[in-house]
Amino acid sequence: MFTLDTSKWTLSTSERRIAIESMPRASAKPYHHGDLRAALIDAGTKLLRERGAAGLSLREVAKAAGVSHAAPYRHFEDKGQLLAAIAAAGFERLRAGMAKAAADHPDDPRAQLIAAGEAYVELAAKHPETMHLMFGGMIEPGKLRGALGEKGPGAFGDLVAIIESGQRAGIFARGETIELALASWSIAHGLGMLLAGGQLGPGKKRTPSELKALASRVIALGVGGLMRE
Amino acid sequence: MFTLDTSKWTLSTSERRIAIESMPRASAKPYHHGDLRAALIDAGTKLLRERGAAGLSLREVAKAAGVSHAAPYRHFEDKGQLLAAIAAAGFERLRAGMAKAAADHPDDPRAQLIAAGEAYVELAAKHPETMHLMFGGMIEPGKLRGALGEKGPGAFGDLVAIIESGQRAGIFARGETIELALASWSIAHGLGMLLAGGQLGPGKKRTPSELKALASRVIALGVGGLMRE
DNA sequence: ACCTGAACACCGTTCAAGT
DNA sequence: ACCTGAACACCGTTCAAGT
Repeated sequence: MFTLDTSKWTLSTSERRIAIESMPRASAKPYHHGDLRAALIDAGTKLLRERGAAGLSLREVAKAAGVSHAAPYRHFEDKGQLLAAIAAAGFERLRAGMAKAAADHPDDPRAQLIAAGEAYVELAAKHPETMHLMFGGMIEPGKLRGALGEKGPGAFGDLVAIIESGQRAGIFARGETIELALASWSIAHGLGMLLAGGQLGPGKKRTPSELKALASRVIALGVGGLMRE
Repeated sequence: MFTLDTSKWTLSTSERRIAIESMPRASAKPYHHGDLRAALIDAGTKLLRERGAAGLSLREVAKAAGVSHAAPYRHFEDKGQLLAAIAAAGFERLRAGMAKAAADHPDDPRAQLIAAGEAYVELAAKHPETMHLMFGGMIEPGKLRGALGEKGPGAFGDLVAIIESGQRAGIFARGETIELALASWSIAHGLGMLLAGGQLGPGKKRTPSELKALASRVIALGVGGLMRE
């Protein structure tokens, strides 16, 4: 989960006085010497959710963070790298959500797999704009991988570990672990992307519990093929 | 499959003479009184494949079609509707590709399902930019549905029909036909989108036969869950 | 060191004007 | 009827200049 570390925003006494005196009430906060990088990612994530990836301009992100349109270039090479950083935060939320869901079912790889898949689908349906930024081809793969660092393999690694433990326990089919993991990912990813794109009808009309039930049934159907016969 | 109907490009004798005399060799063809709408979709599809959806500007599409940047507004309300028309052509190619693959396996619903899924994944891997335009959240869902018309339900309808015939034959599991169809779609869509997005490594290094084998195995794993036990 | 403001080439969209 | 060219507000990016 991305969090803004406000403890890093330190102002000198004189800066503080100026900031208070010229305060235009909750706008144009001075990020000088603060963590502008984090503030830009935060503002960008908010704008992304409100207006979608198409309406996400570098200039508006900068304005929302209270700096000039050229300031972001001190922290990101170009717009693509800012988008990649926003997407990377999304990947981390996805990884964390799956791990948390799986942790509710110790010693039950099948339940872990389904719970992680449900979490994946629910997050995709809840934040379609982030999902599209992450997987919609809006960022060059190279930049995305650069911003991801270790987090990319992270989520898939968790999935592989679940499959592996299930194979050891004799619950899942024998065969290439990586391929079983890829099949599981494909089911959750496919359903999540279809929901995010509105291909299954407007998402507003589905209640959270209806969504969870749908995800659960579809994933269970797909995961059925991974079980040992 | 989208095809350009060249028979519709009719020029008067004088126009033809001017066109030939002032020919800058394969550029700036006069689409006056021709099928500019189809020419724009054609040029847009080509530019999309060459440069991706991010680099697809209305002005460049117009230039590639040999008209001014304002001419497209005679045929499309805005850029979004041109993109929707390009995406609609992609949906139709996908539907046709799946139908053709399924037709190779008469009276074998399981083989039809796997063949259709393979075709879906192969097309997604071959034209990732089109896939991202179709499913990447770049077009407002309303505009996309408007441009699709009858084609949207078309591909999914074919899938439902395959599942239905398999259920009647006692091959597939009983239960909600729509949900089995959605699970099948999710598997193919998920794998296709992951390949298109480069999440499974650079696509260039996979040969067509390796790709087909991967798609076949992953889809068979997922479809296994739909079989009657 | 960090940010600003002007400048540049591009973009989507509109509209009066041409044929 | 159909297309053009100028105009507008916006965009990403660069860079000399300010503190």
